[in-house]
Amino acid sequence: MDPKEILKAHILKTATLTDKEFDYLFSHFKLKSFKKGQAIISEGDKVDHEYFVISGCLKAFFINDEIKMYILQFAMPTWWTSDYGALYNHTRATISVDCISNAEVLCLSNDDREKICGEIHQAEHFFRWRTNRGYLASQKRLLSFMNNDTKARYEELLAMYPQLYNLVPKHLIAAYLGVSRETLSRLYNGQK
Amino acid sequence: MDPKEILKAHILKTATLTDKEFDYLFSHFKLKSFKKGQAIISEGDKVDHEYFVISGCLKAFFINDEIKMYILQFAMPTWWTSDYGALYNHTRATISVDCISNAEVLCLSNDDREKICGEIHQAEHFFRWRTNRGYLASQKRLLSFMNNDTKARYEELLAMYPQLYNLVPKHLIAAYLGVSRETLSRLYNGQK
DNA sequence: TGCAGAATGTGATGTACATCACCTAAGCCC
DNA sequence: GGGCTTAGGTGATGTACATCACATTCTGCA
Repeated sequence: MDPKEILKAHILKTATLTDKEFDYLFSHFKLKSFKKGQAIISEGDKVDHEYFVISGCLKAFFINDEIKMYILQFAMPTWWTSDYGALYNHTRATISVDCISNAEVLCLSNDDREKICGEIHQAEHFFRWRTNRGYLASQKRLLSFMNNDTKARYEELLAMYPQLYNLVPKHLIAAYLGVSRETLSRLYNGQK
Repeated sequence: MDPKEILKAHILKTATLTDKEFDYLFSHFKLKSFKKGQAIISEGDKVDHEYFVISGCLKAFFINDEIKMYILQFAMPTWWTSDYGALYNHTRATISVDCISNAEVLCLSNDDREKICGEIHQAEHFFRWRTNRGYLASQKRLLSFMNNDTKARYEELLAMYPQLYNLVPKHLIAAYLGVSRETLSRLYNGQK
């Protein structure tokens, strides 16, 4: 399906834009293709874009002490991702983004987003709504972390995104859940 | 200090509003006072307001199995709080809010916020920015949960909000950190 | 096609934390 | 001011998980 139509359908769910306004908005996006394993944002990079996934699957992750990786988000089609902390505060990336599979993304610069938000009220409305949705998801995940054990979080994740089971290696799922790959392995193979 | 001036200073940091626009915005807020221990939102309530703290300290929390409490947020002056999930999705409250100390808050209904956001572009801008800030804080806390042990999270919390140490009973700090009160007690008293 | 590296399984052991049980000290209320 | 509630400390014990170590596939690619 056409990237432009995917983005359009996504935005029009929340905001009311004329065709002309949407075309103007869309003219600020750039389509890029990435290969499996390729990095989009690496730790220490200057960050000035955010990314809307058209196809494939990305991960946004943090690496601690150059050893442990924690996955903040698997980004699937119609999801947005970036290191938003670095993007908004104009600091260097602490969160990295790369491709779990081949992927196509639409890139939007921070400056362009802010410009468009100033020019088109409904665009600002859309981005408010989108951020709000991210905030609620993040809060829900935080609660799940405090409240549920690993097994429950694992089942919750697979219930929400069944595709992940085949798409994503298990050690990445462990990194999302915040446990070691060994523990995850023992969890779903008998050995209780 | 005057509630109106506190809110005005808070909003004008991010958005550009004329006095007339701000007065109009402010006319939708209602000031309320609450006593220490009083509930603002209880589990199961219909939620249709969010709250801007003028003075005092609130907590937003979740209770699991009618037993364990997890604190999502301590809300201090100039912070916003509510059960945003229930507020936006028009569902019943799963998150409760009550007062750790006597408090004054400005109440804004969801309907009024949406109305004003539609009418005043800069108001929408402010609320986008505010949500964004909440999203980043939530993501940071999530990372801290995965990455740091309890002691590090405790020190991080006190470094960020030194007032909490005297203002808030220790078992509430434990509920924020997601550990038992016993563990927290052992942490900062010698017994390593 | 054959080999290197990645992904995964599984045992042994250590540790941070929960839980239960009980104790002390400090508000608070009629 | 005596009793009740709430906050907080501390020991004993159990458990979920990390970590280390190694074995076993699987997979991409030269």
